[in-house]
Amino acid sequence: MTSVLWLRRDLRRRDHPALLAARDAAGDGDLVVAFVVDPRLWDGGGAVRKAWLAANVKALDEALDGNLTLLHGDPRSVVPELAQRVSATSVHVSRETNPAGVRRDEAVRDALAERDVEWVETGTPYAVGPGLVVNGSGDPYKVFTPFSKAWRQHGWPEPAATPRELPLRHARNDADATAALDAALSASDLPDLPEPGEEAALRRWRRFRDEHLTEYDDDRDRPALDATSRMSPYLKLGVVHPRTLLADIADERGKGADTFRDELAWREFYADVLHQNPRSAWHDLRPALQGMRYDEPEDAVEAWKKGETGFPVVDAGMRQLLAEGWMHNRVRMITASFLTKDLHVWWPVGARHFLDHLADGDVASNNHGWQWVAGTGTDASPYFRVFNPVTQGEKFDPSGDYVRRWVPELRHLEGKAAHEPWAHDGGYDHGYPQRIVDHKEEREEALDRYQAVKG
DNA sequence: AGCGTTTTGAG
DNA sequence: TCAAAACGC
Repeated sequence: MTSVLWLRRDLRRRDHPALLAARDAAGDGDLVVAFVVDPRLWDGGGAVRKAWLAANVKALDEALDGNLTLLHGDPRSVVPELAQRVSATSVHVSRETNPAGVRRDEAVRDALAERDVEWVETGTPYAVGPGLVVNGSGDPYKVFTPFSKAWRQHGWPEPAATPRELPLRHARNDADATAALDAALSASDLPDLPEPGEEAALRRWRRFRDEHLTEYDDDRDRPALDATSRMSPYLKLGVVHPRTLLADIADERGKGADTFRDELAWREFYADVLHQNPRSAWHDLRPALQGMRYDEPEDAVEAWKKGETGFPVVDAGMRQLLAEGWMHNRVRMITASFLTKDLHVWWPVGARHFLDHLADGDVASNNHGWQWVAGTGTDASPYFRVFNPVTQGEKFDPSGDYVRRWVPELRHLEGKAAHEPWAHDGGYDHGYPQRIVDHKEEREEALDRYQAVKG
């Protein structure tokens, strides 16, 4: 008897419940671990996401001593074909959250059923998992704070033990799949991505835990310090499991650890929100701003994407995004506020750009984060909360180091001066662009438009 | 997880 | 007089 474990996006080697369950189901038989490159999805994906995924697939293959089977094609046909080729009785898969992924899973499950191959959903890339945190009446939460309380109350399993030995069998790779991964890794204009793979993720994690966790509460909002965990790209692909991180700091009682757990809870909250409201991926979750008037200012959006708005902290963030495939969370909020409130652009435009360039790009976290800023989400910031890009910059990057790191044209300005080139002699001497809008005016315009739809 | 303005109250 | 608190968007 042989089991196929289809990992797809879940690229963990160890502490993987699905892996252990599949091993147990295989009994004396072999395990075949497979990853499917689905050209229909692959061709539509952004270059950054593809490269990051490809790098981690390769890292997993290496960790499995070359035993990862790469498939290329429509999962509805290639998975049943592989199952038949290796005489599999079951396919084990980590549960999907994204509604589009759930629909694809269902199609594959049906195709397998025709061949009497069992579809087993095991594990989830969340500590608890979407749909499982509910109130006394069995309803999902709509507000973060009660959700996070119930989430902690709910608890989660310990990470699964590292399997000492896996009875792995290597099935032949599909040449097209290998070629697709190689092509993704050699794309031009790729950002400097983090080191792929579980070992690299855990090294980064331990550094964060030892050097930054206790001060996380204060330092996480300071983009110049790089005091955040940077686990998001790994969590996105399941390279590390949140239960591994939670178990590692289970005895930490400090404020820093509590705040870090809260950040993981936000990720689970948004996955839950998407699970309950599949449409909210690309549509306003709440009708609060129905009828809101939006603009489509092509040149301004282009300047925003390139980091040439003339607002230092906004430009620093947008350039970090292009350079690293990652942006500090505080700066994500500032840049998102700028697009939605200063340029009056509908949030999905920004969410799409972020998804195209973030290695950690995740529909649930990214798009609900955008809805939080835009004021249309569950537990969203009220629309009238308009970030002032200058005071935000001065407050959270008081040294100006973050701005100077990403905006070379402002390196000649010392300290806070980097946030206000217009207020200093020679501020524009090195080619930094003028501000593309007047923040005070656009803030009032945003509030006026809000007033018009309120009621 | 805001901002900008007005009001309040200690000194 | 001025910083903190309150308030409305």
